[in-house]
Amino acid sequence: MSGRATVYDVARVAGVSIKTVSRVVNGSEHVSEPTRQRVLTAVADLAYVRNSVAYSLRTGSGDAIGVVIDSIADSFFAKLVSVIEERMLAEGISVLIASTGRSGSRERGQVARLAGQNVRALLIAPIGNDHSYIADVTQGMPVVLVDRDWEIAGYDTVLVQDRVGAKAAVDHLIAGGHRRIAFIGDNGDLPTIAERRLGYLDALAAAGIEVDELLLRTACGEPEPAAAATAELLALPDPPTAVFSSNPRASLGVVRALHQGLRTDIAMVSFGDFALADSLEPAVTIIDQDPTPIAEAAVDLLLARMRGEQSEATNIVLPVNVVPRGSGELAPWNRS
Amino acid sequence: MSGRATVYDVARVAGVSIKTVSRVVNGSEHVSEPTRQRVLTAVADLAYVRNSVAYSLRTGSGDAIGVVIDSIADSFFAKLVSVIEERMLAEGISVLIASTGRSGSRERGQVARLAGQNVRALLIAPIGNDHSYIADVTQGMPVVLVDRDWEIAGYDTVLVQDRVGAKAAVDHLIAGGHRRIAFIGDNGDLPTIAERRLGYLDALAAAGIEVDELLLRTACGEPEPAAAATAELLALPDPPTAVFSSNPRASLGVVRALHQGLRTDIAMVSFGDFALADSLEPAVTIIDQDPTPIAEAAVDLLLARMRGEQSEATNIVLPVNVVPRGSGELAPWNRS
DNA sequence: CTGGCCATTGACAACGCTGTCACGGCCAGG
DNA sequence: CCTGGCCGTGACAGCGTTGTCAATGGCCAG
Repeated sequence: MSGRATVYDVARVAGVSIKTVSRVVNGSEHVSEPTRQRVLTAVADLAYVRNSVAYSLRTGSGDAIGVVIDSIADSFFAKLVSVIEERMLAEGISVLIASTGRSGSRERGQVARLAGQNVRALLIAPIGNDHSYIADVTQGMPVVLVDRDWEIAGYDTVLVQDRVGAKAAVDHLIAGGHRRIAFIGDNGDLPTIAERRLGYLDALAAAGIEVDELLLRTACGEPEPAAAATAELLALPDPPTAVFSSNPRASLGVVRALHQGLRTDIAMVSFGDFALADSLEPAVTIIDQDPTPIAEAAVDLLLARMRGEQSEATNIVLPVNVVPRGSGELAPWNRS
Repeated sequence: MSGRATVYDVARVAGVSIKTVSRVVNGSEHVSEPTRQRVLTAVADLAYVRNSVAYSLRTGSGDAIGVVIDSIADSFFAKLVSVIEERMLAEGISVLIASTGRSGSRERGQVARLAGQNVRALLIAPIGNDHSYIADVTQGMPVVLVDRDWEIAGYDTVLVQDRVGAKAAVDHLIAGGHRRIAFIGDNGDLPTIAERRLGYLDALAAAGIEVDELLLRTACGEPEPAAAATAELLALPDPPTAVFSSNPRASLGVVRALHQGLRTDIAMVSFGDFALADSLEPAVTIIDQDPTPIAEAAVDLLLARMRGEQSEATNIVLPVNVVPRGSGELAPWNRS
């Protein structure tokens, strides 16, 4: 036989109508036991698997959800997607990933594409600033926004205390005696990073420390530029005694640069954990932004909406904590 | 208007038949310029996006491919998927991920599910030993096997020199004077790891070193068990002077255990790179198993098959190299 | 014995799209 | 003038599934 078996094949083998096959496959009550058995046998013999494309077309709601993120190569999002996929598998739902590469226009295209795939729901870590298009294209399908947001009304969201957490990180460094604290992060287009930068500024302001623009490095959200920026900071006439890295990927670069420059005496706090952060010398103090609870909360919201719950938009804000491990507790080296 | 626009909506607005809309949308030649313009205007006005579920049902070939891997949380696979998704996006194809969690039965279920999604092709990093089911369920759809295989005939494959690479790693340690070299890895069910273990044994045999079962640690493919196994190795009366870790995730655990046990004097080589491996003290010597060329090669094969090429099954084996960084070049500490 | 009810089952349409085929109009060649 | 072919276009079927509705038959109360 060529091609996969259809309900017609099963029906023919079992000697029933296609509708009865459909009923058995979908677990309907109104099927007699002998009939059910015949159908099940036929299903097993033919290795019948429901064509979920036809199912999706017919029912209008697919058995996949879409997840829109920066890049799956980012370990934060990788872990996020992993948890989501695990939970969705239990519901028999597949996960379609679409990466934006941090381009707002590409985000829009990806969301439209996913909508065209009849996904049942969308989980988006938004990039751009204008998200009005989402409503146009998703047409009432459940949407949960993750890790970014704060300015988009009417959607369920899950985010972390970016500003508060960043302030806590910098407060921690200030409490350790630091006054020249560098900021490493992406440019302000990314809401999350913008918030963390505000937290950084909050902390400096609260301590009466003047902002030194030289210590504020943007456009370095990836390891390489972050490493380069860190190297430049080290070469300053009056270098920082501490670095606050606003995302884990940047932290990879910062750590590399500090180690390669043999300047592990410089204090550092990273917003977001990363592999081996606790095995370095010194171990890296982090702001704990664990993707797992974020993903869990997002999936809970998504499943609730997919079950048809019609409550108000829910906004979940997860707390974050400073996890001291060593690098954030280094004292400032001798002042010049 | 409720729901997304369909060809009927566009046809009505443009004053043409649905077929003509279809022709315009699909870039058929035989449409007059004025008609095309009217249709395009209507498409833009209604924000029409082709329902790819209906398209997929009708044409029988979807616009998504499926990728079956252990876990997207594994950075090797995350990077792999990232490259694949990037390439596929250029072709207008979505990526459906399905993780097996290293369970053979789950692998089978996932492959069947993806087949039911009408995916156009499948890229699988196989787990189990019996893959005869693949042919049943994929029914002639292009399939490329990645990173595992060697025993499955008739499929395109991309793999790395597992055995040769592992032997090179252990040779490297032996050349450095080591004779008590531990092996850390998953159990032998995983073809890749089994091959690497053979490479380890090859190297020992070639050097005339007797295998010490105490130094052969299996069932530790994840960081935690690998760390536990390493700790146990360190506690042996006659501990190893070097460790060969057969996969990057295990290496994370090994590194953690070595650092926490303050035994960074123990030499180590990791099969597969990981983040910060070059920033540790000492930096970790690796066997370079870069996911990018693997993904590129796999995508090339997949696209060729999707274009209908009918050549013989192609088996690509990518070479691997030892990248010395320090940890693999440590001399054995004083013999007891 | 009969009417009515319920459980079981099936015929048919429809989801949105594209492939097939047919139709009308135009032009070139006879 | 007629004919044949090509171009632009549309009517219709059908991909595999489920929802709607009706038909069948068995069983029980009257």
